[in-house]
Amino acid sequence: MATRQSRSAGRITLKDVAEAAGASTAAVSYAYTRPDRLSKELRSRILETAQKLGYPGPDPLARNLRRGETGAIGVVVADPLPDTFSNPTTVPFVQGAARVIEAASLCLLLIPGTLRRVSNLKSVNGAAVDGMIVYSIDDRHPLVEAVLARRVPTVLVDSEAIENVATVGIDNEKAAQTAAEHLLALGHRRFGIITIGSALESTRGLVHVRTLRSTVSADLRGRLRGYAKALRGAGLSFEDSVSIYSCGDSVENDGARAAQILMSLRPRPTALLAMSDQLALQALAGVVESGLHVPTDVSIVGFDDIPAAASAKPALTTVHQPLADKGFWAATILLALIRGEQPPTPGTLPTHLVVRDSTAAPARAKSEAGAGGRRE
Amino acid sequence: MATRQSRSAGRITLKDVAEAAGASTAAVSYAYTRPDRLSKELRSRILETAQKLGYPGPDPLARNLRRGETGAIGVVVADPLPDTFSNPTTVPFVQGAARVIEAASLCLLLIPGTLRRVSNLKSVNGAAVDGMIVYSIDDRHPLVEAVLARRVPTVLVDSEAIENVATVGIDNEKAAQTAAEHLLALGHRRFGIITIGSALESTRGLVHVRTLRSTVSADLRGRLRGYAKALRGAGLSFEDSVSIYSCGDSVENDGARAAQILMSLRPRPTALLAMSDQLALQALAGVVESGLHVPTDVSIVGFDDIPAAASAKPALTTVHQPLADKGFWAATILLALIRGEQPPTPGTLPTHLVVRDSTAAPARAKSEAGAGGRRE
DNA sequence: CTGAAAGCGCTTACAG
DNA sequence: CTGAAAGCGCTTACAG
Repeated sequence: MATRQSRSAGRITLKDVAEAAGASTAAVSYAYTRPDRLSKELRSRILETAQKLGYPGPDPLARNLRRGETGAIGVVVADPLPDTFSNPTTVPFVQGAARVIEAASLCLLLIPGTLRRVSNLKSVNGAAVDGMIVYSIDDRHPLVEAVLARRVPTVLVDSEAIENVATVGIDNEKAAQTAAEHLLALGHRRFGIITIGSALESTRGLVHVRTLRSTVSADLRGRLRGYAKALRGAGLSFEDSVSIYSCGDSVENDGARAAQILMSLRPRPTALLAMSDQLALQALAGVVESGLHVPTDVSIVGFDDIPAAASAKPALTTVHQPLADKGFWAATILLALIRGEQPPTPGTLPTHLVVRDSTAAPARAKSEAGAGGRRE
Repeated sequence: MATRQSRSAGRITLKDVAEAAGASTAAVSYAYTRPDRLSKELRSRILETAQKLGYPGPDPLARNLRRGETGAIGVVVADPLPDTFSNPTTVPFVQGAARVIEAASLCLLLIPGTLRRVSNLKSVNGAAVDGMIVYSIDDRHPLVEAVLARRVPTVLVDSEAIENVATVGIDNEKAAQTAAEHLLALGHRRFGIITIGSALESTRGLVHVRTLRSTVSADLRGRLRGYAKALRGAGLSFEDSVSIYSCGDSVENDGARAAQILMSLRPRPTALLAMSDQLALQALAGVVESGLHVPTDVSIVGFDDIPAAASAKPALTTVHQPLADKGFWAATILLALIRGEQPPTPGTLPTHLVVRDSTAAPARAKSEAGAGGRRE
C-alpha cells in the first residue's frame, strides 16, 4: 500500500532522461510523440534510459499547458454526481455524448455543479477541459454564467438560446402542445399540471401560472406555453381549466403527493400533465394509492419517454424526446467548435407523442365539463 | 453559434490584467485565490479590470502545472464509455466512488481504456489526474501496466494484489465456495459453470479448467478455486462433476447459449453457476426458452446481486457483493494516498449468499448422482 | 499588505 | 535527422 509519488522531491523529468541519455530534451520528447523524427538507435537508447531511471513519461500537466489542450470534455451536471449514473433522463444523454467523446479518443470529465444544494463554482472554474457541455441547467443559474465566463467552447443543452452560444434542445412548446391536444381530443376539459420546481427557488405546492413562469427554467416555460396554446385552441381559458402543483427541485420531486392534492380539488381534474415521466410515474402511483384508477378516473401524460414509461402499468402515454441524440449532437457540435470547424446545426430535435394506456376519454365528460370550465 | 475561443491570438492573461490594473501578477493571482491577502480596494480594482478586459480567470492548465495537481480523479474502465452508465455492476461502483469524489470537491474523469477492442493507452498516458482508480480490469492487461507506469497514486479494484499498489476487492474464492456449497447442500452433484471470457483472449465455448485458469482474470480464477474447494469438500472431483462454458468478453456475453449448450450435455447438469448475474439472467432466459423450468429442472446461482436479480422470475439466488462500497473504499483510499495520509485498510469486503427462488433440490437427485460423478 | 522573480515540465518552431 | 532555446500562464516562497 505504500506509495510515495509526491510531485516534489526526486521526480524524474524529461530533462533528466535527456541528460542521462546524452540527448536533447527535444529528442526525448520526440521519442514519445513523434518516433519518426528520431533514428531507431537514438529512440531506443532514450526509451531504455527512461525505463532505467523510472521516468513515467511526459507529464500530462506540462504537456497540457504547452499544447493548450487537455484531451478532456467537461460535462457539467447540477444534480449530485452519483445521480448522473442513475437518473433515467441523464443517463441516455451522457451515453450519447460519451459515444462521440470516446470515438474522438477523448476523456469525459464529470464536473459536479452543486455541492449539497449550493453551487460549486470552484469545480467549474478549475476544470481543465477543451470544452464543456452544460446539461439541463436553468439559464439563470450562476453555474451557467460561470461556465460561459470561462470562454471555453461550450454547448448548452435544454437551455434558452443565448447569443453566440451553441445550444441543443427540443421544441418544448410544440411537444407540450401535442400532449395537451391529445387530452383535449379525448374530451378532457379540466387539467392538473405537475411540474418540477426551479433549482433556484424550490416552490412547493399549488401555484399560480404567473408565479411559476417567473421561477421556472426556460424549457418548462416553453411547455407551459404549449399547454396554454392547446387550451386556447380549444377555446378554453388556461386559468379556469388548469391547476398547477409544483414539486420541489428535481432530486426530491414528489409526484404522488402532487397527484393526490390535484385530485382532491373540486371540480376534479380528469387529466394530469406531468413535466417528466418520473413525476408522471409517481403521480400514477399516488392516484392508485388513493383508490382511483388510471385512465378510467384520470388520464396521465408524461414527458421524456424513459424506459420505465413503457413498462409501467398502465403503460404511460408520454412525449418522446431523443435523449441520446441530444447527447450525440451536443458532443458533435462541441468537437467542431473545439477544432475550429463549422459546427453542424441539427436545429430543434424532433419529439412525438407516444399514446399508450394511461390516457382515455374522461368517464363522464359531460357532467365534468358542465361542472368545470366550459367556456364557449 | 459563432465561437472563437482559440487559445492562441489575443488571449487575455493574468499578466495583462496586472499591467492594466497597475498591480503585480501576484496580486492578480491572489485576487482569485487568496482574497484575504489583498486590500479590498486593490482586489476590486483588479477584478473590475479583469471584467473589463474579459479575463476568464486563471487558466486551469497553468495552475495545474504550477500546483502539481488537477482536482480530478481518473477512473479507468475497460468497457466502452457509454457502458459505464448502464452496466449494472459498474454503475453502483462508480456511484460509490463519485459520492466520495464529489464530497472532496473533485471532478471525475472517465478514461476509456479501450477503443473498439484495442487498448487506448493514449488516454491513460495523457490523462491529467491526481490519482486513478482501475475498475475490474484483468491484471495482465496492458492498461494496468500503463496506469502503474504513470506513477500516480492508484487503486486497483477487483485485481490480483500487486506489490506496493493499493487494492480493493472481495474474497472471490470464499464467495464462490459459498455458492457451490449451497447447491451441494441441496443435493446437486453435476454442475455447469458459465464464465466471462478474458478481455485478452476471448475464448468461447466449452473449455477445460486448465485452459480457463491460464486465460482468465484473477477474480475469476479465485471463484474457480472456490467452486473447486466446495466440491472437494463434498468429496467430488471438479473435473468429473463440472463442465465449463466460457462466453466472449463481458460486452458480448451470451449466457443463454451457454446454458443451452451446458443443458444439452449428458449427464446433464442439475445446477448452473454463473460468474455474474447478467450471465445468470441470460442463462435463465435460455433455459426457459428450451422448455425447461427453473429451479425444477435446473438450479441457477448468479454473482453480484444486481437489482435485476431480485426482480427476476424466478428471483435469482446469487452472491451479494457490495458494489457501491467498493467504489466508496477505492475513492477513500485514493484520496488518502493523494494527500499523503495513511490510507484506511478495509480489507477484503464482505459478501454473502442471497438464497431466492432459482435454486432447489435436484428433481431426481439419486438417479442423476448415479449417472454422474459419484466418487466416494 | 505588496512586489519581483523563479520555475512547474514540457513542446515546437527554428536553425543547422 | 538533431539540438539550443523560448515560452505556455500561472503560483508561491521570499524579501520588504
